Amino acid sequence: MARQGSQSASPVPSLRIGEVARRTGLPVKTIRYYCDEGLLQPKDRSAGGYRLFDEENLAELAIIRALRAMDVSIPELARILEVRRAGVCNCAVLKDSIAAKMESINLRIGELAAMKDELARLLSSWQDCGGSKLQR
Amino acid sequence: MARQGSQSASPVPSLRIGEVARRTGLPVKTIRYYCDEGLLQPKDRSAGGYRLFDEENLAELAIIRALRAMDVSIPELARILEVRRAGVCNCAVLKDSIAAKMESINLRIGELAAMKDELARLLSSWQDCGGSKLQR
DNA sequence: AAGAACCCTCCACTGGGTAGAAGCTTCACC
DNA sequence: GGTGAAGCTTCTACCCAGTGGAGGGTTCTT
Repeated sequence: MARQGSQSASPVPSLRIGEVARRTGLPVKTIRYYCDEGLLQPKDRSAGGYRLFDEENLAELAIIRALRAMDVSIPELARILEVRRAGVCNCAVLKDSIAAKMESINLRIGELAAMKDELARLLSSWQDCGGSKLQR
Repeated sequence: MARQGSQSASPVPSLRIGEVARRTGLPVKTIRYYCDEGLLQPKDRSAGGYRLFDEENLAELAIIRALRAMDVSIPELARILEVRRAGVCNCAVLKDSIAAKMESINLRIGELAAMKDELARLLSSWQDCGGSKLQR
């Protein structure tokens, strides 16, 4: 078993990707993908090239995870995280994108409900098809 | 302009892909894609290799269009159309897949509603952020 | 020093199309 | 019968948000 970090002074000096995966519940591949896409910037690399993450990265991943679950796109997330990284209050940005997201969720729910109605109509109109031969 | 079909005896002897696109409202590329995926089998080819469609193809496209709008997947559609092509009553198959679709729509609506609630909670909890400086 | 666990990059694949290139076919009109 | 243009063909590559695997290097424990 490869354990790491013999120091116990600072709480989270540097986490490797596997540990981050364990803590966030995201697959290692996905975290690496987020790095590639510029969403996440590991604070450092080990001498051997391993990505090293810190608590700030964990916080960012929490945001990413939450907003992805709400179908916020990767480019949108990149925008949000960039603003956040700049140290500016990102309430406005977040609020805008969340409001837009709620709007699109409402639309989508409406569409799905309409579909459901249509499917129900279909089903009830076929009530009487016994199942013997063609009606193509 | 390239017009076609000087015969006017049979109502729909053979339509080329562009005309089918016009009648169904689907992009030419999409119809070709459906052919490639085996959903649609043009009744013939011209001497020059053009796909030639008939009314049965139009009916199939109508089904494809309607079910795709309800997020029925391409492989599922292939299954449905195959059964239909076999001349057997496909009520059972359709009913099953429609019932399953309704179930998944219900699930999805539930998920979306939960998301919306969560977003609303987020928004209301940020009510008081004026927008000046960081709170990262 | 060995071995296990971990990590790296690179490439290919998913689904449901969409975009473009290079070249062939069909048609109306002259 | 020639010409122009629209229409069609196949092929390749791209989109999103990852996921899987190959092949090889690093870190840690024993």
